Amino acid sequence: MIDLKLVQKQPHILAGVLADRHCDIDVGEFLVLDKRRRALLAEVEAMKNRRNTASGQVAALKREGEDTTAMQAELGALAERIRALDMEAGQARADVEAWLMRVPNIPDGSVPKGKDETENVEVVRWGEIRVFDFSPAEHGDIGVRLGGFDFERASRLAGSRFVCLRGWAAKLERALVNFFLDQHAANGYIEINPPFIVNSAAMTGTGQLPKFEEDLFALRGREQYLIPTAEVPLTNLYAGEVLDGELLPRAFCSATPCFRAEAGAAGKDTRGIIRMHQFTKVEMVRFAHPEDSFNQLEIMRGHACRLLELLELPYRVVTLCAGDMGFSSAKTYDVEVWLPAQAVHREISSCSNCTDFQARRANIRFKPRGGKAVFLHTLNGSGLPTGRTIAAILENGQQKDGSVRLPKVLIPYMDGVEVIEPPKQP
RNA sequence: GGAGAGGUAGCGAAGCGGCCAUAACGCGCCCGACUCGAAAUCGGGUUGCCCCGGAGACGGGGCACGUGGGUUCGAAUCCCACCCUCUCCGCCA
Repeated sequence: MIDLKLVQKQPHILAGVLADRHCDIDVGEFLVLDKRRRALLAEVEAMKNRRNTASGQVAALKREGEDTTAMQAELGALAERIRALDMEAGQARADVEAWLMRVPNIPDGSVPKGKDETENVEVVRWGEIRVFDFSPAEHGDIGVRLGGFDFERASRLAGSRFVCLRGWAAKLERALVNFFLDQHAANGYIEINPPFIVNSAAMTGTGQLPKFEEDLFALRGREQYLIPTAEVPLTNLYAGEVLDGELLPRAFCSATPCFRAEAGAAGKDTRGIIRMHQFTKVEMVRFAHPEDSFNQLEIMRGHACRLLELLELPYRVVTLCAGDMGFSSAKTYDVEVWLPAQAVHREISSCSNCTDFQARRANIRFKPRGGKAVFLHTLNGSGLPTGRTIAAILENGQQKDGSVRLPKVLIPYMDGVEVIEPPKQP
């Protein structure tokens, strides 16, 4: 949620921002709603003031044994009017709130303008792109051929966009999770194993609700949802709390399954394991001092990139333009790994500084030394999803004989296995 | 799932229709005194949000006792629903 005062005092700035984001929210509508809210509030508060003082008088008179029935009758009528007006004022307040909850975060000044992914700006390119002396296969085909991906049985169990990882692939996923978590622990992240189901308050805190409910898997008959990313439980860990300012920045990581309805993704990325309803991801979340958060974003992006370097996977980093950024983010770097079969860079990590946007929604504050509690800044980044990492490993490590050479750094995690060989028997 | 107890300031906790919400009392924290310094002791201070006014230190008002309703002139206090925590029972990896 953006700052109410900013909208009130500088509506033109917000209007410009919303235009940059290609978002069709009308700021004028807010000004009308807010004006009405304030007028009703002033009116009902004046009435409540009268009621409060008069009720005190009733008490005083009763103590002296005086008759107060006439006064009570009069106040009863006032109470009726307060009830009605209070309802109206409450609705006006809810209208303003609802409007605010659908406004995205304000892009940082360093974010390039632009409408979609074609206008993102490349900032880093790393690694040598391998030249193949054969035509590189797609990861989905490699995974199936090597007996690691079973799409058919998964879809029989659950539907489309699910996969069963089998044998070496299941183990590779575990290896990656452990490798990632070990790296994060070395970088000072505290590992959390959170609930994979959260309530609507948590989803609202990070910005999935109220606007993006159709992207979530909801539990029938309950105000609960499957998490689309560990960002949700991690960022909401300290919801409603005031943290000690001396302890910032704080860093947390978590390996969880992620569940996404992928509504509106029909026909997109249908091959392989790039876009699944369920996938495993290690997530990084940082809580930072407002003046330090953009520096923290660089640090976190560095952590994501380092993982790819250790895995010997070529990548590039782009700064997302305003029109391509997520709802809660003020600045996002996408890290894109090289997939040789299609000769494209595909998003593998998204690192965002959400500034105080989520902190305000989830009410996460910190107390500076000797100061008042203020909203802190939240950041999140993938570090990394296992599925897309496996895809990159398979495509980049494939050999002419159909086998796949694993990155050296994973060999200890794979009990010494260096190469995935085609199965002798299916 | 059943029974009971409970949710009040940073923490513990009192209050159980108006005289108790800038919320008793205790702890913590901040300032000061004493001290070479510290501990101990003593004195003072210490909730948040919203609206109106003010350039501002501030002033006026409202709201908040888990959440949402209800009863009442008036609700932390009475009633209803829901959420959460603890204890016991049941079930269970």
